[in-house]
Amino acid sequence: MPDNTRDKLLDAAQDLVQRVGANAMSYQHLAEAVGIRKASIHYHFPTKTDLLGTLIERYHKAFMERVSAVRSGGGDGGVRLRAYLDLFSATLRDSDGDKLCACGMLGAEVATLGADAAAALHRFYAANHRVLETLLREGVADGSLAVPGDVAATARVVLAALEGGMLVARTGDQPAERFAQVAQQLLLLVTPRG
Amino acid sequence: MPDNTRDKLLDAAQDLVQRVGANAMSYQHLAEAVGIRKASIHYHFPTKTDLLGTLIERYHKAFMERVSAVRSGGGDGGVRLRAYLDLFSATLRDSDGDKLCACGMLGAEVATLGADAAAALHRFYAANHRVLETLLREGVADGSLAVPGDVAATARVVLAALEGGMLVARTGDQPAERFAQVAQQLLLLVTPRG
DNA sequence: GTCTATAGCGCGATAGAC
DNA sequence: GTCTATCGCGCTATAGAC
Repeated sequence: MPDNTRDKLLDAAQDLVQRVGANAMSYQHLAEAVGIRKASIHYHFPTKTDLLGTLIERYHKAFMERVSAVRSGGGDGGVRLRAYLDLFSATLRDSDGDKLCACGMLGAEVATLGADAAAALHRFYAANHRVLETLLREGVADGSLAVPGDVAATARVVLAALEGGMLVARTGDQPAERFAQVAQQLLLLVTPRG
Repeated sequence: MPDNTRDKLLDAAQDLVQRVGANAMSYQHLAEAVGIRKASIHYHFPTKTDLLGTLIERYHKAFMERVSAVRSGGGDGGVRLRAYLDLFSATLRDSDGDKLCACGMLGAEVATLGADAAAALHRFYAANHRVLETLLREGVADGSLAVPGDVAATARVVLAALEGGMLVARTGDQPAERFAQVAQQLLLLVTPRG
């Protein structure tokens, strides 16, 4: 629980972005969540674009810290890929299926975001693509994974399936379970076949 | 080009939903696109929810007609799966990378949609899941595809990768080409390995 | 079916007191 | 840093004339 208003605002904004999106999130909602008046928000973030840009960068940084834990965790490539997929599963699981990846939501809304926020989004995806490509390559090297064709292209498929899997899962019943099934099958698709 | 106002409104609404989302689409935008005053829209669609519900159902129906063409087209399972994937590629390609699948966009915004629209969305995804499952099963039967584990789960992965692939591709350069690469690699992942 | 006019509200943002 | 007050705008939706 953060004690400074700025972090509380970012927390509330992230929660709302993940649930309803940036376009459905207002300063009024943030003010109510944090317990200050909406005009006060402008002291911390002059414009909504400033807030969203900061939000994406904070989300990116926090996500990459969890990715670092996965990468330095034990196991072969397959085990670590599974741990990476679990980072995404956790979002749906911890929110009763109500939350998307913040960058997945903002990706849908990218046409209404400022140029800075859009560039920050692009960096988030590029970084995750690099991580996935490395994880896949390591798994292929140690024999725990098998990837036909291009590894970089496969990394894009996995990232796409993770972001899209959350999105699709949320439109039905039991989103967390559905998504877990997608992640499980995704892993199976890059597992060596006997 | 439709000649009745109602269809023109649905066309304009679909275009805006795919580019910027339902929350960023207003009656004013629709009025300007169609060339009538915004109050006149309420004659055709009393509320925005009515418009979105109708839009999803029309999109669903039109998409399934194209799916029928794919299913009754020639070729083995692999060829027909590729033709199905091309239905998604076409959206990005025909819009210079500006448009998402309408239901992908609305899936992100599902928390701000009415219950009827959310249910219609669910039906769109359920129908496409069934189509994909059948295509995969036929491909496995004729030997053109190879799916490890559960076919239904694989169908979910493919659908997720298609929706997520469009979303992620749009945040970078050359979205159409990026998405085509994802679709291509997705196909390779369910192709029998020599 | 489409229009003008308007109600009623929520939005992001600013000014200036404290 | 947070407040009150307010601006100007855009939104969905309605009423009633034509």
